[in-house]
Amino acid sequence: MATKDKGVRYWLFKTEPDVYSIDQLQKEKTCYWEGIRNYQARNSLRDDAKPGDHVFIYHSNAKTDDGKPAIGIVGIAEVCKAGYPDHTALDPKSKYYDPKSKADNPTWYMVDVKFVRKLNRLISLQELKSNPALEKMLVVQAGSRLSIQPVQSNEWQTVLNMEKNTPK
DNA sequence: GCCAACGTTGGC
DNA sequence: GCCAACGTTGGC
Repeated sequence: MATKDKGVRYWLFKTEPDVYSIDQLQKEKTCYWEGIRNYQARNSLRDDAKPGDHVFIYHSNAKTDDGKPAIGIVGIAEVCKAGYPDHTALDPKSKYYDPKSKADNPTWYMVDVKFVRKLNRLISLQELKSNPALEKMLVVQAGSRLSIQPVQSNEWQTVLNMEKNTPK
């Protein structure tokens, strides 16, 4: 199924800005999206994410410098390399090391992404939740812990339209 | 810091 | 294969 699908896909990648932020991605321009250790997310990276796919970068567990919540979508990236084995799983010195993953049969996969742009403003989780058009979006679901989420094209467009508005 | 929701592990 | 215990995620 995955290989027959044409056209660009949309994703939402979560990151904790204390670990890796949109600003770091902007500085580095491209990066490995490493350390995904969840099977469902792994399947998306290994099987479905393709170069050219659009990605919302989402900051979880995020606060501003003065301690206010800053959880939400902060920018846009693009997949620039399709799924390949996550070598950090094979490195005993890495905090993402997984002794069960083997070089000849890797458990975990990553993709490369490149920076596209920061959004003009944070689209907060609260704001996403308050938009009825996004009620099916995975990130607003209670208890949604998936760190690599597919996004529907209409959801993608809705968020971009929200960027133009002043937040309530 | 709390804790609910979720995923994984391991005994049986 | 069930399910209790445990660890993690992530909003609040």
